[in-house]
Amino acid sequence: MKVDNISVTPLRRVDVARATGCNLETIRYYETVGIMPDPPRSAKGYRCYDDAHVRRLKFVMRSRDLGFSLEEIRGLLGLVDDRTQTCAQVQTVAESHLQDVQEKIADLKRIEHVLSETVARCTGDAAPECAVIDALLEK
Amino acid sequence: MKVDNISVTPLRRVDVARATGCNLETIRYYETVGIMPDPPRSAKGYRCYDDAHVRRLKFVMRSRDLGFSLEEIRGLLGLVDDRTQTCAQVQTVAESHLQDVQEKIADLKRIEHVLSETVARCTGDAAPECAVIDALLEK
DNA sequence: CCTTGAGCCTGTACTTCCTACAGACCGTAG
DNA sequence: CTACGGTCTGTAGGAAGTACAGGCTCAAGG
Repeated sequence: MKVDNISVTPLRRVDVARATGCNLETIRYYETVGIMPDPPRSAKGYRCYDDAHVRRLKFVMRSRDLGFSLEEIRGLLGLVDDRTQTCAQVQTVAESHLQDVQEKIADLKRIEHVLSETVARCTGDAAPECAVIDALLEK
Repeated sequence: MKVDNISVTPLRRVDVARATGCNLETIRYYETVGIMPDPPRSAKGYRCYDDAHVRRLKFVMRSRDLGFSLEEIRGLLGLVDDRTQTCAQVQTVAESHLQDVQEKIADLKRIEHVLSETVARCTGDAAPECAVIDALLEK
């Protein structure tokens, strides 16, 4: 189907999955929990997605990947959806999210430090003594 | 109950919980999934723990804290239980996990950069235009 | 035109890692 | 003796998906 110059063939669920790398079923799941909007349906009830859906889903996936909960993502998406909010309100929410991220980085760095240190102490021998195990047992 | 010089009063579940900071129910859960061994029981069926249980549970909690899955911990515990295994095997598990952690840190730093930059570009006005929202929509 | 295969629909069950309760029982201190 | 805190089992719920079953639809190839 063509309108003038651009194609308006709607995207199917599998197209969205391929475009984003998201699991097919997860797309439906996000719909049921309100993270993704209910898409328009074809005459036969098929979901019809467009590029906006794909962009939104990519955003959700990146955020999940970085450890945001669906609840937090809902908050972030709220900023996008409700454009009547003031810039100041948005700034406040974004700043608090920034703080979360920075805390997460700090936590992970602590973990990284412990892990890399103990791994480095490993002899790698066939010996039954192991720095990693000792560290985990003693701490 | 005393034997010579040391107390052998068995630890109850709540004692183990307090000694480790682990949730009461989680202790039982770890038993059912085979992470913790079935402890000996009293005449009336009460679980009787000792210091070895506490140490093992601390190991598990610390590992969880460092982001190891229960499956990975099962592997690590297997190596602890069977000390005939090589140190190299432990090293392999820990190294692969370390890599995961480092990747996560890199991802978070990327998002931190973007977030802090866009927050800084915010005017803080009561305007409906906002650098943060624009960034979220375009990424 | 018919068949085939890929994709769609819904609903529900399973997964991981817990956490919380319900209902019944026990053990000790006051 | 009774109250309180602890134990037992089994089961339910929650977060964030993942997988499958049974049935429908659509487009392409023969």
